[in-house]
Parts: sequence; C-alpha cells; structure tokens
Amino acid sequence: MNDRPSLELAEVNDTPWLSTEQQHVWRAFLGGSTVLMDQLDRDLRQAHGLSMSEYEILVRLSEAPDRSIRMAELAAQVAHSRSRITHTIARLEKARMVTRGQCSTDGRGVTAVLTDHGFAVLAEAAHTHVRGVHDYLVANASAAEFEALGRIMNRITEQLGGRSF
Amino acid sequence: MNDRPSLELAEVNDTPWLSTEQQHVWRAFLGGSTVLMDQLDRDLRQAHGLSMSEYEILVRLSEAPDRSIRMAELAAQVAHSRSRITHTIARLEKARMVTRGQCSTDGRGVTAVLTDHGFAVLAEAAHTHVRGVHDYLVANASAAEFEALGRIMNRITEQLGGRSF
DNA sequence: GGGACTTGATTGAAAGTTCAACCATCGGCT
DNA sequence: AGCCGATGGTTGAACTTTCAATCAAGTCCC
Repeated sequence: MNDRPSLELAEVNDTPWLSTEQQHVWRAFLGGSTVLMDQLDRDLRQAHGLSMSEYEILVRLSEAPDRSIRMAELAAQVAHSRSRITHTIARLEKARMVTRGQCSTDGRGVTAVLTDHGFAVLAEAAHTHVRGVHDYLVANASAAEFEALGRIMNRITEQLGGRSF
Repeated sequence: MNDRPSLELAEVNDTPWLSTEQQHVWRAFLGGSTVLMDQLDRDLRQAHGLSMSEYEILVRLSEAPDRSIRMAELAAQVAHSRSRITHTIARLEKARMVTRGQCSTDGRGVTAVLTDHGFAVLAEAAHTHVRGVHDYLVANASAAEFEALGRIMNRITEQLGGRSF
C-alpha cells in the first residue's frame, strides 16, 4: 500500500545514533581506558622493564600447570593473534623469562614455559601492577559500580569472545 | 617501644592484593575492552579503511570551529603523544582527509584541518562506528550499569588525566 | 593408504607506535 | 635588547603489531 523501500533496506540504512549522554559515557570509556592502560604500562616498564602484554603472558603462564601453556591457548587467553604471541614469546625467550617446549600429544604443538627467572621477575612486577589496578581503578569505583563494570565487560567478552584470529 | 621498620617502610612494602572477585572483574575489563576495541577497529578498517585512532581524530576535527585544531590540543583530546599525532596526521594528509595550516597567533603552532573529503569519509564511517558502539557496548548494559561505567571512567580520567606526554 | 582440508606455529615485510634528539618560537626576567 | 627555560612540533631510528604467505602435522573420508 506504499512505495517506500523494503523493510530490509530501511533497517540497513537506519543507524541508531547515540544520545548525548551515551556519547559522553562512550568518550569517557575511550579516554579512561586509554589513560588507564598507558599508566599501568608505563609503571610496569619503568619499574621492571615489562610491557602490559608481556606481563599478562607471564601471569597466565605462572598460573598454568607446569607453568606452561600452548601458544594457541595463550593467544586465546590474552586475546592476541597467534603471530603476536610468537613474536612476544621470542622476546621473552631472549630475556630468559620463558623457554619453548615441544608438546607431547601434538607434533605441531609448541608450549611456552615460564622459567624461574621469569617467575621471579613476575613476582616483583605483580606488586607494581596490583597497586596500579587498585589505585587507578578499584579506588575509583564503589562496590556496586565495580560489579556493574564486571557484568558489562563479561557480556561484551561473551558476545565478541573467541574471535577472528 | 618496638623495633619494627618505620611506618613509611611498612607502607611501601605492603601491597594490597586484589580479592578473587576483583581479579575477575579486572580480567573481564582487560579482555572485554581488548575485544571491543579490536572489533570496532576491524569494522572501521574493513568498511572504510580507517583505524580507530584515525577515526577519533577526524571526529574531533569535525566538531571543532573551522574544523581545525592545533596539534598539541588534538593530542590532548585523544590522549596520544605529540609524535603519534604528527605521524597520524601525516598519513591522513597523504589520504587527503586533512591539511596542515599555520596557526595565526603562534608561530610554532600547526593546525590540522579537516577537508571536505575527510568529512565525507567520516560521515560514512560514523554509521559503522556508532552501530558498533551500540551493539557491542550499549546493548550489553542496563541504563544503571551504563551510568556506573561513565562515572568510573570519568574518575579515572580525572585522576590520570592530562599526563606525561 | 592417500588426497583434501583444517589447525598450529613461524616468518619476513609493511604499517604503526614509541623514544630520544632536535630546532624554532614563545614568555619571562634582568 | 638578550638570555634562558619551557612549549610546539617534527624527524628518524628502534621497537611492536599486523598481515599475508608458508610449512608441518593433524583429521576426515573414500
């Protein structure tokens, strides 16, 4: 009874713009997470010569059985590309914090293994990092707000989760 | 009346570890913001050949008087280093989305100016970006949760705000 | 067994970011 | 005016991340 575009086309064209308040929150998120990550990264670098991504990898390794994880699994845990993990592990290996091992059950598999030295560095760095997370993030949120943050981020991870690498 | 270390030293040593729940939230934040940013970046790249940081810069320029902002001010707004802004603007200039102008009031000043072409690209890209922010973030939060997010991130920005570049 | 296809990991080059050094200009001070 | 420290911006090299290509080993299926 009318000649406007088909419903499908209408939906495709129709972008739901953000309200002013939503824009403000989004920009706060963008800016806030940038400065937060930069600060944590800088703290770690200055005090221990580690980047955030190197730190994250060491943490995961330290928690794993035998302090070792396969490359692909590591990539999934920290949400980085395989290639990036390969390069980063190469650097950490050069710094003697990690060694590579062959995976017993899969000929293709390579495992990254945390060395004692790597563990020692991590143990030091953890103080810096945890203090940062506390001072910059936890201290800036009420308990309820903090829980809300957790819920939101979990849903996002669930939705976009194991993606595209 | 006792011989333990001075209060100052005690405080320095005493790292307040995170509770298990706090750790979970922190990791959710880390993972969630990573996949969120990656997804928004990928969407923008695929559809319009723009990175998130290029997009952010174009947005700021489009909102400024004369569609132009000085380099340092731009750096402050998007929380990037001056050097990074110089390089990014150089790329955008090569793509004819931005031109450089001399600042009238300050001989050192250089302003980035959005071209009509830059504005046109931005106008297209905005659809993709806004849809992403909506679908990946806004849709994953209740109104109350979203507001909490805003408050937290604003406090962080306030605390770590104009920093160290 | 032997394709065909998928997955795990690496590689090297291109693209982007950081870092330190640099030059020019501004602003204050004497 | 002339000096001095701070600010604005650029540069090039070092470093990190991405991207596409490659290779090896697993899986499926006939």
